[in-house]
Amino acid sequence: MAARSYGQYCGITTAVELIGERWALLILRDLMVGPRRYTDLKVGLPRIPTNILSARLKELQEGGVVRRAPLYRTGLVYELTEYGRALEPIVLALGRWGFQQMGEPGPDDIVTADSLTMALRTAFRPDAASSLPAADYEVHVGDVALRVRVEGDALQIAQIAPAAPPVGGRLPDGEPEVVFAAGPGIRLVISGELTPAEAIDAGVVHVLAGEATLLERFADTFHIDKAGSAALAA
Amino acid sequence: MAARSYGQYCGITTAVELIGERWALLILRDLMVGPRRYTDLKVGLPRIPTNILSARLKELQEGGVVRRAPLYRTGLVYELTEYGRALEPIVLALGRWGFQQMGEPGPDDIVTADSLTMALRTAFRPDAASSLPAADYEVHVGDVALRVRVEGDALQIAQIAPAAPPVGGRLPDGEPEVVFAAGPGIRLVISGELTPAEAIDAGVVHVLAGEATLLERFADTFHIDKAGSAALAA
DNA sequence: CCGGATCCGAATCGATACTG
DNA sequence: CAGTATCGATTCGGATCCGG
Repeated sequence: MAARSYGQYCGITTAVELIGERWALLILRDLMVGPRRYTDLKVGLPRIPTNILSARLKELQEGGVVRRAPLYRTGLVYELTEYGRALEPIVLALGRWGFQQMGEPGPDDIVTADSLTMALRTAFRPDAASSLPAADYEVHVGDVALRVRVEGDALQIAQIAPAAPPVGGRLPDGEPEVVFAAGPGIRLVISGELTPAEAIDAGVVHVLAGEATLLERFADTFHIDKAGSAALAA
Repeated sequence: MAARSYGQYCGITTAVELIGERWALLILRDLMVGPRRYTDLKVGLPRIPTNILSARLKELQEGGVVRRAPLYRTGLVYELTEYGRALEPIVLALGRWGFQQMGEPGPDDIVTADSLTMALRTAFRPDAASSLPAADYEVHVGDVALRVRVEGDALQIAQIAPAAPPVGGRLPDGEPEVVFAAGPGIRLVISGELTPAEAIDAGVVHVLAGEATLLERFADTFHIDKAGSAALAA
């Protein structure tokens, strides 16, 4: 394992040695949504070989980033340590940065519940949200469905489908104010290249129920602009 | 190269595909100090195989993170694009995060001019600095020597030794107010585990010239505390 | 010296199968 | 559910070589 060392005494190097291996940051991305079982991670990262998943989880535990915890009577989840949670603003900022270079999805690219949850978190603008009324959305992308509630500067996301993990967030009471389905083109709404109205016209977004005008509020609340990658909230 | 794709349509995934390969982030770290020639990078990353350095530079160019630029009449430097520079606050935050898990250096670990420059940038606290008088330090670690000037909330670092790169920062005029040499234990001063006075007593820091009391100001200006990884300045 | 390209053994990764 | 085991495919590391 010393063979993977970069041979430099430096904080950046240390960080890369801790979380720079292939797949590690994506495992952490999913754990930032909540504690996950081994199998949850495997489902959320369909292309990861299981031996790699095992190896990464072991390394991340040794690095103090991830911890195993019991779930119910028998059962087991992986969760971030406090040190691991400190990575969250960094990963969110990285997501904003990467967002700008996203093109069209490849033919085999998928969107998972956890990746979409984190994508919404990267795009969330607390400042904008706090000056807007509370809102309650239901978002569908592919077969992923999320319940997204914004209140003041707080964002709460619960996974409706596919089958929510046992430790997922609790569903808000009541009905969403708007339900909409989107394809990859939702990216253009987040980036501001399309207004919600244009996105509906272009067939990128379909309103399934509720008030279409609420999409304006959604677009104001979730937005990543060109310079957006620099800001990193604590 | 599509084989390296993670198969997910997500900003974080895109970011990791752009800069997540082995050595990539360390190349970027050095480029954040300034434009560098191929050979500068090779010297600053002694353990990188040259074919990997070539491959990474090519990939980073394709990703729009790095660009080649002419230097003088004949000659060539690699430099960050604007998009690549947007990574800087993220890399600095990552350095703060990794700093906390740094232990003692391994027997073959080295400190380079660029890694030390970036380490000081990660530890720099503009808020603290702006309420302190300006200061002019000369820092030696191993055979690396840096001239470090703090004025208000601005930090300027020039590399004195080893031989400054052709495009390095300009040396400030005048004499440094204090010259000191440090070993790896300087980390304990940055983390606050040792006061400068204790560090001098412990032989971790040697004052070669000037006022030893200025090290107090240095320790106030350059500091990473346990919760420090969260804050990310633009 | 600069800026790589080439070659090859070692280590890692990916895909699949299998197990307590 | 939570992983190991195996094995071919890739990538990495180390060294050498080469054209300007």
